[in-house]
Amino acid sequence: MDDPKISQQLFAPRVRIAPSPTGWFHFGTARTALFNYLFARKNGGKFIVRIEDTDKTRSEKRFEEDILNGLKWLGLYWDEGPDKEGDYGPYRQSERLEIYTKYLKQLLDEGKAYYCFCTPEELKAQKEDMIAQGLIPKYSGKCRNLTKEQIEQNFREGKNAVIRLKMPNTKLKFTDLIRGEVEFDLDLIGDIVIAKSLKEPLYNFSVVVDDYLMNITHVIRGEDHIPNTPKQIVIQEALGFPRPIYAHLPMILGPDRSKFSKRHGATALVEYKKLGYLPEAIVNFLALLGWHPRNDKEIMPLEEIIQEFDLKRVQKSGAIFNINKLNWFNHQYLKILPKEKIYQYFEEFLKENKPNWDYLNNNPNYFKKILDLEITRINHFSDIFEFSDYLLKKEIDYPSELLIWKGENNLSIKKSLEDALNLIQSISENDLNQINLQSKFNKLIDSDPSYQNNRGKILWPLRVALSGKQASPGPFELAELLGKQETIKRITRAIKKLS
RNA sequence: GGCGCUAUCGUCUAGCCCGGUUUAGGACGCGUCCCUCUCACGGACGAAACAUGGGUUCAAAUCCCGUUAGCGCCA
Repeated sequence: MDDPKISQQLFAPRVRIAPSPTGWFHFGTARTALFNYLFARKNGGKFIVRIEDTDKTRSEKRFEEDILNGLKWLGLYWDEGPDKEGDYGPYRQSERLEIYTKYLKQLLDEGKAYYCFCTPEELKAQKEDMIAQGLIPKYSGKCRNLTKEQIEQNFREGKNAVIRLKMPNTKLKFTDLIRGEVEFDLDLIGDIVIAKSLKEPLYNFSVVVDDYLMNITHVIRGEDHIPNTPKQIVIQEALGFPRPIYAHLPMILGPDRSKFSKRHGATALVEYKKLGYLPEAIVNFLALLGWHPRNDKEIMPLEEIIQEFDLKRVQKSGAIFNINKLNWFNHQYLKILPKEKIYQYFEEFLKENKPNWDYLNNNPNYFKKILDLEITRINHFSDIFEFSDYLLKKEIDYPSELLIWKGENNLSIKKSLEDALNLIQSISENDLNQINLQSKFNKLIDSDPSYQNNRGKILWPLRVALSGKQASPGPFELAELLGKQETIKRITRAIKKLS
C-alpha cells in the first residue's frame, strides 16, 4: 500500500496522544502533546487524548488525573478525550476491549494471524539455537501452520496460546514527515505477538485499531516509536486499514544524552508547578526544544507559536533538557505577563506551597509587594522563600561584621546607623516611601563630607540592618515595605549588635 | 548482538532540501566592562562550533560514500 499523499491530508487533521497512566505526566509526554496540539490547531484539526490503560497492573487513576490536569495547566485543551466524549469513544483502552477482540477474531478467521502454543522455554531454546547457527533470532514459525484439529486439541489440553501475526518477508518503506523515507526488512522481525489472548491485545495491535477507528490522520510521537512503526503498518495492512502519516519527534534527553528519565532528577510537570514555574514559560521552552520558527524569535506566546508552527521545521536530533534556559524563559514571562495574571498564579502557588513559618506579616498584599520587589531576582516563585525570608520571618539573624562597610569600623558604622535612624524617625509613617527616603538621604549625604564620595558608608549598613543579607534589594525599597516601626526596630537592633 | 535514528559553539539552535551572498547567525550559560551601597535588572563587548576520512565540483557546513560516536527499539 502506498503512502497517502501528504499534501492532501493537511486539511482538518485528527491527531492524538496516547499516554499510559503508569507514571507522572512528564516533559516527554508534554512535549509530544504540545506538538500534536500545535499541529491540530494550526491546521484546523482535532486534538484527541486517548488513555492507554490496558496494563491493569501498572495503570493508576491518579496518574490519569495527573496527565489530564497537566495538559490543562499547560493550556493544551483537547477536543475529545476520556472526560470529553466525542463521536469516536470510548477514549480509554480498558473500555474498548471487545473491539480489539472482534478484530483479533477477524485476523484469525482470515488466516492472517494464528495461535501459537510455544512456551517461553521453547522460545528461548529456539532463539539460542538460531544464534548458535549464526541466524537472526526471530520466531521460527513453528505454530504457523497448525491445523484446526491441532489447535483445538492444544486448547483441550489446557495449553496457553498467544496470537501471532504472519509477517511478510519483504521490505517495508514508510515516509516520515520529519525524517523522510525509512526502510525496514520485515523478514528480520518475524511473526510478532499481537495479543496474549483474545481479550488481551498488545500495544501495537490496539494502537492500530484505535487509530483507525478514531480516524487519526497523523501519528505524531516520539522517536522511540520508530521501530514500532513497521509492525503497526503490517497490522494495518492485514486489517485493511489505510495508513496514517507518521512524524517522529526527536527525544528529550538528560544531561548524559540518554532518554530523559527519573534518574535525571525531576521530570514530572507537577514538580515544576510546585516550584512555581509558569505554564506559559514551560510551553514556550518545550516548543523551542526541537522546533524553531523562521526567524530568531524565542519569546512566543502559544497563539503565536501555533501561527508559526510547521512540522517541516522540527529538528531530527535529540535535545538535552536545559534547566538554565527554562529558568530564563520563566524569568521573561514573569516580566511580560500581565500583573494580574502573575498575581493569580502566585496566589495559587502560595495556597499550596507556603512554608509553615512565624510570619512578620501574613497579609496577601504584603506577599504581592515582595513579589514585585524580587521579581527581577527570582527564577520561579519558590525562590521568594529563599531570597526574601528576611521579609517574611519575624526574626532575622546575621553576623555583626556583615554591617561593616569596606574601610570602616564598628564605631563609624554605628554612627552611620544612628544618622539613618534619626532621619527615618523624622519621617512620618505615611511619608516613608522610596522617593522621600531617596531625596532625604541624598540631602544628608551631600551635607556630610564623610558620606559624599562614600555613599556605601551609610547605605550598606542600613541595607544589611534591614535585610541581614549580603545581597538584597536597596534599603529604601526595604524600608518602605517593612514600614516605619519594623524599620526602626531592625536599625536599633543593628546598632546594639555593634555596641 | 541485530535493526533503526542522529551528528553545527558547553546547551537549545539558524544556515543544509535549491553548493558560492558565511570573517558560520541568534539565544541560554560563561567572562570583562558600564550603571551601582550589595544582588538583580538594564546596556556594551568578548571567548566559544560545521565529528572524521574520502569523493563529486572551479567552489561543500551544504550533495554522495565509508568510518567513528551517541542514542533508541528488540532480544
